[in-house]
Amino acid sequence: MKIATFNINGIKARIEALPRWLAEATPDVVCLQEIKSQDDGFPAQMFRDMGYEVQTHGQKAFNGVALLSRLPMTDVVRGLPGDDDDVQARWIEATVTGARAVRVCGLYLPNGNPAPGPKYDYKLAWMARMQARVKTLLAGEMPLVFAGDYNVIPQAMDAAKPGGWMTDALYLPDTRAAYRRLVNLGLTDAFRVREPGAGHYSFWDYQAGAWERNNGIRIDHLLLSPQAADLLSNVAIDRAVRGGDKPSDHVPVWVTLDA
DNA sequence: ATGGTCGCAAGGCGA
Repeated sequence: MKIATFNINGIKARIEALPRWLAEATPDVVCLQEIKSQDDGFPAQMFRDMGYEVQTHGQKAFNGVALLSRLPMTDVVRGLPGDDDDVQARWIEATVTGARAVRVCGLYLPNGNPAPGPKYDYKLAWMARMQARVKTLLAGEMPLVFAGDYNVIPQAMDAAKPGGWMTDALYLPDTRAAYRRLVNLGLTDAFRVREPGAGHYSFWDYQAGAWERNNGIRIDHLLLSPQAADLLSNVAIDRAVRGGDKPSDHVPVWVTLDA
């Protein structure tokens, strides 16, 4: 089972690049972030025609997440539990069944800038809510995949120029500590199982020639529960997508599980 | 360097 995460930065702007990548990468499951569309504005039929079931959790203009799956999806949950007043569409989960049943959670963690401030407070509160949700799901002992745009640079090696991120919400000590608390629940950063070295990124800003200078950061992650980590077979970042026509500022990251 | 470049949606916010 090939499971990918891809922050597409607007479905309307990626209406050609996303199907192009799907056709060549042929993932079984895709967690999309920043669809920037309401549910009824998402071109679900286009993806159904490519063999995917579609589940969306959209929002007008901002945020919005979706799941695409070539395998049956059941028990869909929209929205991160823990705050009924939160109107931002940043979380969707479903059980995907191939040879094994896997619970896939797609997430778009808040950016949090500027920090300090209310947006940063929201980011940390959201991470605490995610911590609680992960704990609840871990108790179910099903293989779990938490895939998405975490807006977290876990370590200095995950940025080309870590010095430039010192006061940024993606890299502040409180951000990295909250991310470590998630990992310390027993989750595995799938990418780091295969690649312990520096120089691997998933995002390059549109500004200041970041892509041309390879001034990137690794902020799109797949965290695996122990039962999912035991099934891990392969993982990669589809870096070349950033150099394609009309690209997102993020590229896909994926794992294959023996499931 | 308070810039720079995108996307959404139709002005300014978010990243």
